[in-house]
Amino acid sequence: MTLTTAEENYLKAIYHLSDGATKSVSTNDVAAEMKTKPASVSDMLRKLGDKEVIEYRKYYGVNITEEGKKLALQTIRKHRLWEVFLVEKLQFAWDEVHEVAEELEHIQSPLLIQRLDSYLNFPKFDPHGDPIPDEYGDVRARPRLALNEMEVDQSGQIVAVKDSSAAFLKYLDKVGAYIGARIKVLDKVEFDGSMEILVDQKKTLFMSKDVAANILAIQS
Amino acid sequence: MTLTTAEENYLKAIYHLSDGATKSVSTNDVAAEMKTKPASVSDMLRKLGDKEVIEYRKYYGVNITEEGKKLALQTIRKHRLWEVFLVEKLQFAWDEVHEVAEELEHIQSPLLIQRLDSYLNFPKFDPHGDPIPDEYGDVRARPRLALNEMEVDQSGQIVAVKDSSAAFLKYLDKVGAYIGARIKVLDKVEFDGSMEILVDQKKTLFMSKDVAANILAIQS
DNA sequence: AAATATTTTTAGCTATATCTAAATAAATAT
DNA sequence: ATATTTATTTAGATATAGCTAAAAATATTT
Ligand SMILES: [Mn+2]
Ligand SMILES: [Mn+2]
Ligand SMILES: [Mn+2]
Ligand SMILES: [Mn+2]
Repeated sequence: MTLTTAEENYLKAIYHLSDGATKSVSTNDVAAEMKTKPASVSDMLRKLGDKEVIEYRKYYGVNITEEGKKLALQTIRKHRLWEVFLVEKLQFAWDEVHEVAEELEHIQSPLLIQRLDSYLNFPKFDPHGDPIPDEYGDVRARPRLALNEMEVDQSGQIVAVKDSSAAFLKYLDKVGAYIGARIKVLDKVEFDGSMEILVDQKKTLFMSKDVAANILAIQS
Repeated sequence: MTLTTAEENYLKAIYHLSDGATKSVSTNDVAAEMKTKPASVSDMLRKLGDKEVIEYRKYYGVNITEEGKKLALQTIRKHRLWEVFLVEKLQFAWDEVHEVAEELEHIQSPLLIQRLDSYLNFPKFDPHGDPIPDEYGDVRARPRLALNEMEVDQSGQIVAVKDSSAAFLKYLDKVGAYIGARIKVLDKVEFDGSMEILVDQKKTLFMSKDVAANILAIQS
């Protein structure tokens, strides 16, 4: 089965919205995610259904098939490998990689991806902490916890961000939060859920609940 | 002016056929080069004419404009930089890079190309010996001579290939001809133009006129 | 100069991917 | 149970990029 660039983008969006192929996804949700109109989505869902990468029941949303999941994970693998390349080799900042990776992920060449993976030393995570599926689509996911779900006095390490927008990433750069940082929850304000976080045993950070909810950590 | 992928491919083909924007190019020639039908070419020439990257006079072929030449050279620059990347960093063979570079050249990101150029140490030639235009479109071209135009006893160095097809490149690999090899013409058969070439002062190579015409050298 | 051959363009069709507006199905509220 | 609201699909456009077949322009031959 071979997909067009547009089809790959839709399938990836559906995969993300379906929480890794677990839940069904509505036409409107896909339209919002893809920044297109529901009418365009209906059309595309019919096509993806015909290609059997999704199961499409009119008016009742879609579910990804096994085949679809595999293809979506291949595209995600390519996207994340390219992001690693851009950051590690071409000195891109982590907030500059997304759009370019969005194009690079559609280059059709198994050899290219195999060699790129090897050249990057088989990275397991992208610059935003998201896991890179292997060539069979297997993802070794770590249990991750949003900072706002951690309790006072708990310690851990930042491993990923939920929001990868440039605005959010630049903000994290500015305040000195980064992937790999050791953290400890010093305080949690009940009123608004804002938090006080100790970073690397030396720097104290105040953040809104909204920010905390977009930083993912493993507990230690 | 921004071009679609198809438009970039056509413009690049027209640039090559026009010998670097010097001669005018016919519809049929473009069709042959692009492996499409003349009817499709007529359509595309109208579009490229509207965008003023070519000057199109119906029935009389096209000439590239200054703007078109600049855009074509940008695409060629990207194509060749990616080829260098694939060979130098990802261990592609020189006969494996063309198709992938044909896709990669259309990725839209000035930062990406600037960084790639720097990462590769500002290479001046691609794996086939073709010059890489700088970001302003300037090409520092070396005077090159096809082997079949060299005389007996003349020496030189292989600097490029005219034909970059996998078949030809694999043949050169097999017989041990490569870019950078020092050569000397030992014999030239008048009857069929075939030649005897000494490579690196140790290996003797027999080649048809056809092969010789596709190997480019500088004299020394 | 006329006939013929070649080249190029136009007309009309297909496929992808988008849109707006209208129709219809499903969900919710009265 | 009906009416209303919301979600989704369909119908009909537009734009890109290709095709075949027919028409028209140009080039070549007689
Ligand atoms: Mn994409
Ligand atoms: Mn990422
Ligand atoms: Mn190309
Ligand atoms: Mn090349």
